[in-house]
Amino acid sequence: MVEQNLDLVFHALADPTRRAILDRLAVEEATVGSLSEPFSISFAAVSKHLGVLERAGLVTREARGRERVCRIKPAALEDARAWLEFHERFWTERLDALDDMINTTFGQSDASR
Amino acid sequence: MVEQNLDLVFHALADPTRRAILDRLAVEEATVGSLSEPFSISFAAVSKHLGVLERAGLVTREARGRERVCRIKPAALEDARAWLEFHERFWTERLDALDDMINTTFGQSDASR
DNA sequence: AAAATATACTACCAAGTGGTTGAGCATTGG
DNA sequence: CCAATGCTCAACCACTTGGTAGTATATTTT
Repeated sequence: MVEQNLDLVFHALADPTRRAILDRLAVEEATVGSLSEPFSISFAAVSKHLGVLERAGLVTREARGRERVCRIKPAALEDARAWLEFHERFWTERLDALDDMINTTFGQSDASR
Repeated sequence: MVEQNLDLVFHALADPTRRAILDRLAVEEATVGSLSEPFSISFAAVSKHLGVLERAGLVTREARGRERVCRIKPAALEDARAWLEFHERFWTERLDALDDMINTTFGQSDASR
């Protein structure tokens, strides 16, 4: 469940257009039309990108009259950031430990690795 | 450059098999063959996944005899983690500010947060 | 009521993805 | 030398993706 969420969030973030949309939405909420203006791609394409962001839980679209107002949902980033932060630290510690082992136990070849 | 790197890293992380490979490599370096054992997919498929991880700079493959030893490169996570961390904080602050504005404009002016 | 606007929805297309299988290339071992 | 091993590469398949264009629908404006 969390795993699948990570799939969606990481995938949503792996596109520069979508990251740009998120950056824009961080500054101000915006309608789909005003969001698509800065981009050279079509209106429908932006709407699709918003669908991806919405499925990942990063954005909400709310109907206001004939417009759809898009807002950012930072909470969805939490899982992804937590995953990255933990793993980066964990991996780095592991590599450091390996490094130490290699350096300090050169005469003692007992290390199973 | 950095932007494109983010594309590659986020894309590489958006797959559970690849994240599992990374987790495994965090514990110990491993050959392609031993890496593919726990998975039900084919040898070649794992090799492809390793290609994706390698292009993203998350993993190195080094020839040792007829084997390829895979190691993790935590440094590549740094950009992605930094991006996420900054944006999460930035977005949250923005939303908090918006929230405050709404509260002070329409609600009673006691600072209850 | 009619026209214009903002958006979604439905094909459709080219390119990419994750998967398979089989061939091919080094390296190791008999 | 020959056979097995470890791996990559190329071709192929089904599915997804990012893009387009056209149509439909709900809302606002005239």
